[in-house]
Amino acid sequence: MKESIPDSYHTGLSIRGSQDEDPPDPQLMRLDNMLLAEGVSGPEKGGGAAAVAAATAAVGVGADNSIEHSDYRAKLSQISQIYHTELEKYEQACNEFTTHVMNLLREQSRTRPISPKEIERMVNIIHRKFSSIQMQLKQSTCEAVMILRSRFLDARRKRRNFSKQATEILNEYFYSHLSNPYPSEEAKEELAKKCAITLSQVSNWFGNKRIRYKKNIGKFQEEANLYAAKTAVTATQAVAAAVHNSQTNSPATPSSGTHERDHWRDHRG
DNA sequence: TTCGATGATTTACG
DNA sequence: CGTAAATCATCGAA
Repeated sequence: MKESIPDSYHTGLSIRGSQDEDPPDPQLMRLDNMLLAEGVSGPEKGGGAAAVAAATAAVGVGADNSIEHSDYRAKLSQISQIYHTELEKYEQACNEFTTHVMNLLREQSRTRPISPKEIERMVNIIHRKFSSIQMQLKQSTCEAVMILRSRFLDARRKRRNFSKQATEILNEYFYSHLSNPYPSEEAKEELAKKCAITLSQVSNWFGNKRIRYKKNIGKFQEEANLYAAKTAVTATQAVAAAVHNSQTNSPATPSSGTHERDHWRDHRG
């Protein structure tokens, strides 16, 4: 069961359709402002995708997770698209209905005198009705945006697995310093920067990695050999480059010698 | 839905 | 403070 945010769009029209129309309507203004600020609505054309991106950037501000960003952006864009589609539909329907009514009135005018005033009144009523519908659409969209926003905000509290590349970098460091996998503060910062995660995340990762590696070395041997081989390649290349006179000495197999007997029992600061 | 992997948090130690 | 160890909470794949 995946619950997205499909509901609360084109839903019923029975939420109050009266009492709020002509006056400055602070409520409507608020909705409009929010939709505008969020990138939905706005200078129409193109669905305001750029505006969506800008709003997303404004929301995401301090975060460093680009995955959630794109997620949020995609959903917001979807909302925006639906909003514009519906809005256009309503407008079209309004026009069609208006012309239809006009035609009816015109036909009736042959058997009954109809004043321009009456026609105008009719059109006004129709427009009012549709504008009220549009406001409901705005409200629904606003609601959806708020739901999305709240979900985005508290989604940041939830755990996110690191990217494949990040774990790659971390593992590379870990296994190439297997004899003493305690990166210094600077090294941590470097890793954090490379992996696009925070310093404490790096510390957490190494803490978890150390304890879990030690707890079940067998489970990690494959991984260890993999990264050992990986670094061995670069190391071999470096050596080969330095020693431009290779030896006929066959280097003992990639040595599955992953036997660090004493597992960093003590550490120094 | 289950279950292992995994990031985060808590607790205890020096 | 940083860390070890246990534990929690979520993810992601079978």
